Amino acid sequence: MQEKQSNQQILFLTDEQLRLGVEAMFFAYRGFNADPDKILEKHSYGRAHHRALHFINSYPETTINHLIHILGVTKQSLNRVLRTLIDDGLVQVKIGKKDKRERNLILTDKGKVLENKLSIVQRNRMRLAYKAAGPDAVAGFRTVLNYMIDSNLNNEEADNKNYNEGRE
Amino acid sequence: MQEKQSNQQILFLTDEQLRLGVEAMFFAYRGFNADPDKILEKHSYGRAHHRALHFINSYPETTINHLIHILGVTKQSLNRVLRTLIDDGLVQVKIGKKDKRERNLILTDKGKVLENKLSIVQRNRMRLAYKAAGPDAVAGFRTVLNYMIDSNLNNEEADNKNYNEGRE
DNA sequence: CTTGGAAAGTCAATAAGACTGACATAAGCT
DNA sequence: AGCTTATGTCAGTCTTATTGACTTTCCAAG
Repeated sequence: MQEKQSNQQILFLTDEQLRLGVEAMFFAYRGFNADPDKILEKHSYGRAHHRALHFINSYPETTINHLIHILGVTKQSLNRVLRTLIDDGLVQVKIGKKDKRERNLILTDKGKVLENKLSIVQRNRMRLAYKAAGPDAVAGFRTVLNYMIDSNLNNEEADNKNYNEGRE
Repeated sequence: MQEKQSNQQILFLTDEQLRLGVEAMFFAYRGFNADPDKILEKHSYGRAHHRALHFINSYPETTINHLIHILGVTKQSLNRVLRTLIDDGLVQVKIGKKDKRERNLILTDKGKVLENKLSIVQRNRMRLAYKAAGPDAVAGFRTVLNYMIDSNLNNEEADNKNYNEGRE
């Protein structure tokens, strides 16, 4: 399964290597989501719900705006997803303490249960991959991923992302 | 930007490390598609078109069925995408030589031009990430990705994927 | 040569998840 | 008081996917 390459220093940037990398990324991303998708389907949720649950879990008390930025979606898109999560009792909304216009989002116990179920299967696949590949490979994996991230898109600062408002 | 970790052998499988890996995967996949998406938008195409172009380029003379398997979509979904690519003169369809029921798909010159444009920007980001990370990191990256791929989903053999027909 | 099944094409209906545009409300800021 | 920000929501559209059903063509086994 591993490309044995002599002359790594020289050869690792050929177009063919890059093409394989592109494909691997595509397939890996699918594999990466396969297990959570199965669970989500049972609940009639999609990846959008998963992402919302994930980030609300990661950043408890986060605001709508923060989520919009991170997820890179519009207010309306997020709202539809969030609406169902709130109505289903997975997410609780609290009015901001400092700024009462803001809404702070947190997972309910029920929400935490589902988030955890999803995380477990997803992390499990990653854990197995990490284990099989070994610590050095993992370090390399993370390094490349970090360089691949588009800081213009995902950063909480430096955010050129479209808002629905505030543009002409 | 790099997580410096002492005791890598021990620590690299903590839940927090895995959680960060999950997030990195999400953001990296977005970055990975950001540049092609911009080009696609100009042509009113989506990622589905990109994937079709990519795999027809990778496997010239491929058949509809082969594509359906690789992409993991239904015949109808693929057809709609392929229809526009054919009508726009990016993909040429040839009747199979051995089996005349089959259609062999190849990119036209016009198709190759677009595929190449997309590949270049996508590979370019990958190239930069690879360059910045270095050969060892790249090897690790590829190793982890390969382990993350769900062989039940993407393999050309061993294919449990749903067909539209042939099931009750 | 007939028949069953495979490969492909297409029509229709549906769904998720995204988008834009528009408008409303509440609350903070100047 | 007036502008701006944060949020909510209605309506309409788009892309990509789905299932189901039906057809044409054609290979292959009997």
